[in-house]
Amino acid sequence: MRNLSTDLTGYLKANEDQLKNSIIHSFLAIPENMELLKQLIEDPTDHLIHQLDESFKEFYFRIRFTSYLSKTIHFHSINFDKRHRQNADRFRLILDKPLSSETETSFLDVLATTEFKNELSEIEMSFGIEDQLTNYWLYEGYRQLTENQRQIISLAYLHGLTDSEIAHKLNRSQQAVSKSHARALKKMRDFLETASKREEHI
DNA sequence: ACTTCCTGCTCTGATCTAAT
DNA sequence: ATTAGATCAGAGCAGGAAGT
Repeated sequence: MRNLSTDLTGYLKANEDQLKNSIIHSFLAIPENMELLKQLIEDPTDHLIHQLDESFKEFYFRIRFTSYLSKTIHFHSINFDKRHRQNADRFRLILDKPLSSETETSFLDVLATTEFKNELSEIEMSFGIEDQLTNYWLYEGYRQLTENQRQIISLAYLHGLTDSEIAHKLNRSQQAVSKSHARALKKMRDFLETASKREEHI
């Protein structure tokens, strides 16, 4: 009778380099797989070769799948954090400010309720962007815009639409909306600068 | 006729986002 | 971390309307 452990030791020694591979190393660290290898060395039948092959394929798939999931979770959390910081920086909110002059309900009050979206859109629709402009010069600046520019500013800042969405709504190209949007902002900015200089002289 | 303003278009590069 | 696709924004040009 042959000494199996001596044969296995010989096999492991002969294939020392391949066994340094971390995946093969972890594969053989599982007792069932090592047992399968022992049996194969003792009796190298097609059936055992196939069995070991399948076992390794399954093991390798699990390794890759786990690694993929791990990377996805890792990078997703990084991206989520990036987006969160970016949004927090862009949209600084005063949570306890009333949503409108007619109500004492604050953004914070309705934030967690399921009715929030409907309630907010109803409030948004109940007045135009002029009602939102509390700064006199900003209001006057807005009034300098053409009808088309006002419409774009209103859709962008009151209803939160992107340039593409506005373009689709107004049946124009995204670039045309972008340009009108930029011109409107420039006009308001110029108006405000002139107004602030005027105020300094008073 | 000329000028100014507004608007639209294409092209192109920059930036952002989502997927791997 | 990398990459492909989506989105944004600026430059340059052209046409129409209104005022001088």
